[in-house]
Amino acid sequence: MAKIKAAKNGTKKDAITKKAAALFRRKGFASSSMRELADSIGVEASSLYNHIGSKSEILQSICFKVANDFNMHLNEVETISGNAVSKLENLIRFHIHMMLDNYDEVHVANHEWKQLEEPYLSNFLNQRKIYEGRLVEIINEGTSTRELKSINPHVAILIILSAVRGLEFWQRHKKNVSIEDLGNDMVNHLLNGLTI
Amino acid sequence: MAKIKAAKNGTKKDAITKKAAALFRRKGFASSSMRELADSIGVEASSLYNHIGSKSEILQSICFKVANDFNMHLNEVETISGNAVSKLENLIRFHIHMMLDNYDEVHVANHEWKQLEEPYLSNFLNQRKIYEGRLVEIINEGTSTRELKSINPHVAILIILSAVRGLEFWQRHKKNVSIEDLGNDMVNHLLNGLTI
DNA sequence: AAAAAAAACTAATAACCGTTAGTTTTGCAG
DNA sequence: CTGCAAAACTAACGGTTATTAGTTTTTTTT
Repeated sequence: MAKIKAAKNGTKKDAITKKAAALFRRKGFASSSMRELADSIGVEASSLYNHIGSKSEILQSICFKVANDFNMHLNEVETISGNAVSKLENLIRFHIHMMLDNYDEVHVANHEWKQLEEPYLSNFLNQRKIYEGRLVEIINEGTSTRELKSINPHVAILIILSAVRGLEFWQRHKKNVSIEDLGNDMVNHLLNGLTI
Repeated sequence: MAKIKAAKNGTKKDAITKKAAALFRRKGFASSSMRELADSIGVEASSLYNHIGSKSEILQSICFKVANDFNMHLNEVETISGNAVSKLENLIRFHIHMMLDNYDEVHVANHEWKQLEEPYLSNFLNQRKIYEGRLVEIINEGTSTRELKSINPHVAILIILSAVRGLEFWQRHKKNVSIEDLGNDMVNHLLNGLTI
């Protein structure tokens, strides 16, 4: 009769959610069964229901935790710093850190949000739309102060967000490059371009 | 007793695969049932098995068709054109076209390849690794001729590939921007950067 | 028109799914 | 040590899944 181990400063629900993020990231939400999740914890599937409400609820926890982290950081960026370029640089580096430090959760939020049920699906999509809108505003700010080229701001944030999301494929070569170098290269490429 | 309609120059299997790509894109492979697929065609689920071998086989068809299209185009690019920058521009524009013209198939290949069974999974990943390696070689070529900055070539192609993949989220605003403008903006941002 | 082949159908299978009910075990407070 | 609550267990539920077998209908070929 195994037991679910909670990390310190964390509930057993948190421990389940963490294991679930790893499983959902590897196999996808729909292809992961509660029995598999229970196995990876060392417990029977029905035991999970002493701590969580449903399989869906786990996905919701993961997705909205990630969304919240990004929103909180954007709040800080908007109040604290100065010009648009430094804001963008700050954001790019934060996205890189989130991707590397919370790999499973960010990956699941990016890929499995489609499996959310209403009204959570609409809520999630709405939050992301608002987040992107705030980033577009930073781009517009930068073009009006002539820091940035006159470019379609939606295309610009699409490129930036997609590029940092692409870090989910980075694992393979991460041996050779430090996180600082990675951040520098990405900021440099995304802001200054590839050509000389 | 409805019938499966094949497009001209196409088999009934192709027609099923096309409908499957649309369904898998909307709901994900694992969350799509053969009964749903059959419904969307107007036929019973068991009837599909007169034309296809299995659900997995459909996913294989989609993924490897897309991979093959990209490989074929890269073959052309490597033989025909001149400097590295024009090759990259050519590739970026092709990726944009593929994404917008074969939206469902490219989306499924990008998102659902994880659900491939062995040995198809390994085969697919290997093909993608080789494809990326050839792109890295183009970047290296560009830096050695001093067309491009000295940058980690893996980071560069990660950014470029991720940015074009991000076009799957483009649908929403595509009303305002022509495909040529979109291509120009992306090529300009990815090659020349965002800052003035 | 008859025969053959292709492609649809109905019905069923065994496996697996999330989840619940009821029971037993565990760990802690008195 | 006793009692109680938390959390584990076993067993089962109704539902869905991909797929198969066997049959009937439709289309093509002779």
